Amino acid sequence: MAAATEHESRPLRADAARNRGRILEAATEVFAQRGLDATLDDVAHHAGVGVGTVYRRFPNKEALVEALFEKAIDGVVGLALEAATFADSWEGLVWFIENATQLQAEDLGLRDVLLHSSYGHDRVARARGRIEPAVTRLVERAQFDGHLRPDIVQADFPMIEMMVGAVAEYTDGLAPDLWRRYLAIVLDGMSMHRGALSVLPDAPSRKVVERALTTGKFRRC
Amino acid sequence: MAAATEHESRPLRADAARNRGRILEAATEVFAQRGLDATLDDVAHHAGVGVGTVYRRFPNKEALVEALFEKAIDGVVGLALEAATFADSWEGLVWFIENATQLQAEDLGLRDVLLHSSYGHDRVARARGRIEPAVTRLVERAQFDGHLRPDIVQADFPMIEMMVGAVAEYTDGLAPDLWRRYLAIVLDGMSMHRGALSVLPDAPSRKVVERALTTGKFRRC
DNA sequence: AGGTATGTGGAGAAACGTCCTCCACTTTTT
DNA sequence: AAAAAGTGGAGGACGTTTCTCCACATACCT
Repeated sequence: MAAATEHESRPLRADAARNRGRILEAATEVFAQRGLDATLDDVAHHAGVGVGTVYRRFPNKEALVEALFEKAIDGVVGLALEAATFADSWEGLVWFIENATQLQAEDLGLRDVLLHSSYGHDRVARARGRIEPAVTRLVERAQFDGHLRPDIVQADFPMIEMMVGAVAEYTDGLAPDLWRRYLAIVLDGMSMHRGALSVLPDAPSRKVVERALTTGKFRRC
Repeated sequence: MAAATEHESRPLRADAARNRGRILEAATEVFAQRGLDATLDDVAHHAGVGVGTVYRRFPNKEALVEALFEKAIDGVVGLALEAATFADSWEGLVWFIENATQLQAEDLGLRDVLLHSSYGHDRVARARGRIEPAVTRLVERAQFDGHLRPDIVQADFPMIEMMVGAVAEYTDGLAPDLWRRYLAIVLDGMSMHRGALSVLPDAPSRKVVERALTTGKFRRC
């Protein structure tokens, strides 16, 4: 609850505290929408304060990012732990990967922290260390129960999250749920219940595909 | 065969022609390996010439990129047309998507042109216009033949290429064929032959996953 | 109300990276 | 040997991003 970067000094002045809150709020929004390459100037502007104010509160961008994404990263760990408690192992697995992907899809900043960023490496590594065993257990149970094909492995899950998350990244703002369609296809490919096809979410229109692949969130080049 | 940017002027001096060739060669390599955000300075250095020489031959980066990727883009069109001639519609579809993804996997520059770049938009759009009908026909045939699930649509193919290509992008240089595993899973999810599981290429080790997701080709942030 | 500690804004310095130009010099061609 | 063509790479122009600095504003205490 206490400020991450304000060790234990005297309390902030009222207006300063208010501004600090605004900054965090703005940062959450801006990073979620535009990813970690948004500028602290952007954040400051969005918060209605000057850049100087941001830098007074957080020594640099990394500090702000770490302060913000600590909770978000732990959220992913929480999903894995909760999924492990499901009675139906297949449902647990599906629930986990759907929700984990959704977090990334809703928050480009989180996706950046997890996949691209140099910030918060240790924290992410520790999170992965806690996620892995939970997922491994789920995978083994789901295979034992005859739900999950036996040639799938724990390590596939982060890859699939990344891969399906890429759809979300490209279609962000255009078709924000399209990734669910491709996740459904992938899950059908991993399932042992090969009789029934699951119902796929709506297909993209040609227009969405075209715009996703040409305009969509280039974010580089 | 004739130079794209040298309309019909007098022939180049022998050394100049040699250098032009070296530049194209170097550009192919550099862009394939590092994507379109490689610098023309990089290309020049790789070719063993000065930047000035590159700019004497190609008015700017875009011209060089277009000159380079014209053939590559047509290559994708060629795949689609060839796939349409397969006797077995499912095999044609699989062959197409495997090869199309491989082209992207082997050439980050091509992937950039197709997905991210502002360069060569028109050319790419025209290529898509020729690919689409061929794939649509394949999709319809494969569904008619009972190979492809009926809720799949032509527009899914570019998305899947992009998505699986993301795996290739992340694991490039680490596990350059890992994308085939995830493509296989996706194809199993799209197939109507739900009895037999296809044989998946080897799973990634934990180490590969970790490095792919943290180090791998950040290319931003 | 007045004095002091605290906080603010935002111009701009510093560092970096990319694209591209320019011209003294070299090499080829005639 | 003169003319024509080509070269290299320093550096200009531009853009972006991070972060600093300090005259000024605001809150808090007595």
